[in-house]
Amino acid sequence: MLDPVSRVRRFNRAVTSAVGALDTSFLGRGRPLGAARVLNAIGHGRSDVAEIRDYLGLDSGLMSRLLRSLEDEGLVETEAHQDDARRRVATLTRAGKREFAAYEALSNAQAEGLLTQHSQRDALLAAMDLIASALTRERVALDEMDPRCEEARYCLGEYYAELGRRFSQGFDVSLSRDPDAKDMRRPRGSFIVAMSDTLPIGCVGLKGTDHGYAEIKRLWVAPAARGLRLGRRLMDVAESAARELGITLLRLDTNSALAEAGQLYRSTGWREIPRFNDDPYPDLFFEKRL
Amino acid sequence: MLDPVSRVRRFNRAVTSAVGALDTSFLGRGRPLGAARVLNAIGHGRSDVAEIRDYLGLDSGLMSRLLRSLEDEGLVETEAHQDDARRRVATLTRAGKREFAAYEALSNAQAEGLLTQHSQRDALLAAMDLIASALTRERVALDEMDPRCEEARYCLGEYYAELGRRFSQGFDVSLSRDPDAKDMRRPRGSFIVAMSDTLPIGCVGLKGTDHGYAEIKRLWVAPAARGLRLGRRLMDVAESAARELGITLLRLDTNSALAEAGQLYRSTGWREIPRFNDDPYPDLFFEKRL
DNA sequence: CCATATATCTGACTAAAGTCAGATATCATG
DNA sequence: CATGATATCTGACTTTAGTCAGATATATGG
Repeated sequence: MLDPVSRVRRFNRAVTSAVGALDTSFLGRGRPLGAARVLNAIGHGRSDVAEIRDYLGLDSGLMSRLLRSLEDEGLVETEAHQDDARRRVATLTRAGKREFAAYEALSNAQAEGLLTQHSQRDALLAAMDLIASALTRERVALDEMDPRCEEARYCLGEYYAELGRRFSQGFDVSLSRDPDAKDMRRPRGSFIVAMSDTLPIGCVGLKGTDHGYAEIKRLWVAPAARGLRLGRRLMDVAESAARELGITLLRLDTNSALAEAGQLYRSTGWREIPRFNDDPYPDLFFEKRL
Repeated sequence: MLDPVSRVRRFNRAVTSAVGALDTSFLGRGRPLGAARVLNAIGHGRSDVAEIRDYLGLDSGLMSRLLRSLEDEGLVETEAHQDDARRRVATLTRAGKREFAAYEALSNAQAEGLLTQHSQRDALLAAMDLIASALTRERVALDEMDPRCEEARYCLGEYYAELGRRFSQGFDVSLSRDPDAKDMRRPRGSFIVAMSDTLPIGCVGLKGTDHGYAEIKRLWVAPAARGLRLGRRLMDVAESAARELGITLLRLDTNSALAEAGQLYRSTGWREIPRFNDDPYPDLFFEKRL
């Protein structure tokens, strides 16, 4: 009853019935689930028929028929792909958009219902983030992004907030040597964001120069995604990017209050070196030759 | 992308595919899901056919046919109910028990797989407990139990552990006035455990006397179940039990470090009174007339 | 242009799930 | 013991999902 496996299975049961309830509410719109899923996939921006088929794991015959039924309802239109007339592209009609909005409203209502009945929203959301990250760990995408895009700024905001909590003296970005966004974009450097589905859960910056030297900055993993070895994966990608850019020497600074980070660096070939800058926050310095 | 509703929906998507994977592994045993569900319901102790039908939400015709197919496979036997020959009672044959064990093994393997790929098991389990409690809040059962049963002892153990964490001087049960189990059982008192599915998530003791006076002891709500107003519900049940037992005066002691508890008492008609015992831990004392 | 590969569609099929209207046996009650 | 209620079963049916073998149209590389 109280062993870990039982607890996981209790969670499974609880969640299965909640998920089933959402499916049932979808059926309330008078359309089989298969067709509703295709409609929603299109609504969420998947227009290529092959892509939808792949995403939903459908047989081509079944997919074709489901699309036809949505067309008969006047919710979807298909046309040949611009570059390849064998492929088809599906779009929602005006009525289709309304219907999609109705499904969205159902999903949102279910999500809100879950949240409003709980007086500790933040704890509940944190728990959901943690579990979603654990369940989708295989599908985390490490994408190079502009350090000024929304996802990157979200990560940096969370990173600064965490430093504020973990440094006894707090953390003020303006006192730190904030890297110029230009230095963390090709061709000088890089900025990598780890995305789990639609949620950014980690980042790392490679702040380059034009003479084969770069620094690793802003390595952050969301609390919900810790324990998944994401820090290591981010560092691997950053190092690959550095190699691609012809960088031969990498350095980074960190603080001994961030114990996990120090451990990660030490176990992945970084060597501790003396202080190489006068930033007030770091007290540990590392270097790695590529 | 980062608003609460999106985070809940990301969680839903992650969990839906995990749940689907378990269903698929169940299909691997060569039996449609409907029949597998019935077999598992029986294995988990639901023998009454009507009860299974209700639990799985099946039509009586469908249920009948699924049972028949399990009988044909030699996994299940049915017989008339002892007290009411219209009802049928299903039991697993020896082969049925083996087959059920195989399904259990699949479920356990899935649960273990989830745990072992995560290096922060405890955090993951705590998150699962929290979410399972939130999702099943409507189905929490507040049952009167013997204070020495497994569930009660689990609650008390967690309660003591939490006091140890929250009191700056720690907590040692032997220094506290540990109520005799006899005083928390009918006819003198009562002990109530909140069960969410198979997991105890809260408790409260009513330590009675034989002269219309009782004390509330050991009010505890699992961290995972906080925010669901369970403390209030436990207190309501304890008060009802007290009324049934003819108790007219209730008292309790608590510690100001347990702020939520103090707030709960104040908002539900309890009145602060001077110290009425010499237990070293409490520093706040309340009374309520019924 | 030809051969081959690819994307979708169509027709013919099966399996699973679910619905519904009785039939049958048993129970509770006056 | 007659009556109506209840639990299950049976037969006849529908819907949904999924499979599979071609048919059709288009793309690609020689």
